[in-house]
Amino acid sequence: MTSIRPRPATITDIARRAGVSTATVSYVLNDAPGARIPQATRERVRSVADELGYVPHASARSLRTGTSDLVLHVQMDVVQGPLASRFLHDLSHGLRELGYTLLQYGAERSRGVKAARAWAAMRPSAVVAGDDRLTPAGVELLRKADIHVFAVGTPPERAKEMGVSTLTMDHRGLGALAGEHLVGRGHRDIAVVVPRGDALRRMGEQRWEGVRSAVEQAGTGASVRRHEMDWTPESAAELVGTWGEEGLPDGVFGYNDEFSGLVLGALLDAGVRVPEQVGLVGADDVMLCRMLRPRLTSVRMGSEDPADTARRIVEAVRDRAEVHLSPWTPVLVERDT
Amino acid sequence: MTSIRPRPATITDIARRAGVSTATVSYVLNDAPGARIPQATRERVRSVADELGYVPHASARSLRTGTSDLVLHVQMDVVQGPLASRFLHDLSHGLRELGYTLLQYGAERSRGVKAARAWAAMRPSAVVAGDDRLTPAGVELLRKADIHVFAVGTPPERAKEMGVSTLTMDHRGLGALAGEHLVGRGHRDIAVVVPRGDALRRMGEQRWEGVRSAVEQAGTGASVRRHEMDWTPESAAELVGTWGEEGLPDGVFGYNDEFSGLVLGALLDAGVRVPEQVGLVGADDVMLCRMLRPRLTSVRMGSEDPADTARRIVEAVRDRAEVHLSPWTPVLVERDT
DNA sequence: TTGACAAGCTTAAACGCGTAACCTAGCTTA
DNA sequence: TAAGCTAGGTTACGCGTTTAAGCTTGTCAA
Repeated sequence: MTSIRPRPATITDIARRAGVSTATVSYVLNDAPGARIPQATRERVRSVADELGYVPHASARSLRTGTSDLVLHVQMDVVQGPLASRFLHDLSHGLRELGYTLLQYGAERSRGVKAARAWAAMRPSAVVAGDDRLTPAGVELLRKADIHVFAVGTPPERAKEMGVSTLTMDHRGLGALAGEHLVGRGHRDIAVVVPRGDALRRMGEQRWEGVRSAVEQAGTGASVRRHEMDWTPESAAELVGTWGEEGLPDGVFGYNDEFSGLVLGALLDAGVRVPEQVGLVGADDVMLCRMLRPRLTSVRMGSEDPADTARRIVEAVRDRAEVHLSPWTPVLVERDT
Repeated sequence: MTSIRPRPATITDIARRAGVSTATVSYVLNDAPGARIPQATRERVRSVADELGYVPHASARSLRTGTSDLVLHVQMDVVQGPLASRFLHDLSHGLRELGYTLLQYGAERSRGVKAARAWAAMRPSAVVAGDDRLTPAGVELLRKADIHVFAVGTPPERAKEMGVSTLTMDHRGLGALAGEHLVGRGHRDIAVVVPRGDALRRMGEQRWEGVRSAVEQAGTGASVRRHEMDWTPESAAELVGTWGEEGLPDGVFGYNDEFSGLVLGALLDAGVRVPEQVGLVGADDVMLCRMLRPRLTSVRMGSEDPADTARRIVEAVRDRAEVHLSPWTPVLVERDT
């Protein structure tokens, strides 16, 4: 029987070649507890498996056992910064240690039930998806398929309503840290940049809320204002132009480093001296902060033990328990601005 | 029979409920050509499927058909820039249109046979992986499993040797474009930054090679030199310090925008006027270029029709044909430096 | 010596879900 | 009456896991 297409070796092939049954092969290769198979047979099976380059068929196995080692991570629309990349990397590693495989399911912009169907087709153990991709109906569909849902960036009420676990960053705390820093440095007229557009809106609002409350609670009589901006140099220039009319703030929280970089450029173009006239704080602490002159002060999320996060995710999935993780704490990184 | 865990609906459930056989359900839900099933039955089956929230079991299907709609993309170690992100996004979309699912297999730093086994376990149609992850033995294992391999960034000789398809960027051409630009602007002592460390070495070498040959072919008698640098502000400062002793170049190709940003910062710190004393060209044309002052001139890869790339990938996979794709062309974006 | 029984090793067979080649019962048409 | 169509049904996979059931040997009591 000559097959045109190469066919990966199966346990049947191994069994035939080693002169045993497929059951024996399965026992040997899985080190099944309770199976009493003599060393000689074990070695024979293993050597045949090596010889044939046997690789177990992950979906056949999961079809039979009814379990899945897959965790699906649905990428966000937003281009991932190094922070998110690193977290994903760590998470993936942590999950692998625990026997799970993290796969990123990219690009599909669909949401709700349609997206949920696509994810469910793969029968993963869990789905980690941005809040913006989830709808109650979609979540319901996933629940019916016994797939654990982690919503990223979902506020507690919404999570409770849908009955999903969450993985969130304390954007409010991050903003608050920036606000405290600005007030502490003596700034009394603080502007906060909030990105326009849906993708970053919620995070922008939370960070704004954080700055605002921190400034108000400082009790120094400092004022805070809120400005929307697109992620373009033109929008930054326009914003700075507005300040020329309304009066220049003396402290700015630029939402993140990238927005802050644009704001800094526009400020310099307008002849504003930074930090003498305006203090500026970014967020994420990316390398960009150390490329700009003056160097950008930034707040970032310091990630806690990622292995522990992976463990807690796996536990929640196994126990079918709702958890709410927020494995980061805000940190200030002070530089020139 | 009460099951504790929710169990996703299967075609058997639908069949029972609709009073037909599983075969009929399968025919209806797949719109199988040649199946003669009356409209009434079709509608009944479909409505039951909807009612039960049926989602086909992707791996059961692929187990039966022996085909896979999976394309595995193995993420690179390097943090992905927006260019790579965008390409992946487009590719994923293009493949989906053609009935394939692109999954990103992240984080595992393993390579060679061990990595290949992990990929092969999922029985994808194709694997797209960085050249650094592939070894001849690993490729051989994948070939035995009838999995098409796309090596990213592999030079032709190596690709031929391993018998894999390739997906490459013309880094040499990118460097050449930068070199031509620098020479065209009258620079005669050109420095090229090459990243230290294995991750970016090959790209660095290719870009360097491109700049060098372009400068030499210009026939203006300009000289080129090559400098290694780490991706840290300290390393940039050290490099600029070296230039203080050896003599300042009048043109610099900074490998990419991020390295260039660090070099620019170090130059400004050293009191060097840019671009008056030193011209600087980055690569990738990321937003950073427009944040820096002076604004950074950059070369980037303009991507050609991503849908077409997806189509060519799928064709190669279906025909089991080796292809060598390089769907980008270098473009110059001129700014202040 | 023989039968009973256990221990040790191995296997047949069912199963999970979905597909597809092949079969069938009833009816219509030439 | 034979052939053909309609509307399905039966059944055999694909691959790996697992339960229950074999088959040897060896041990021991009668």
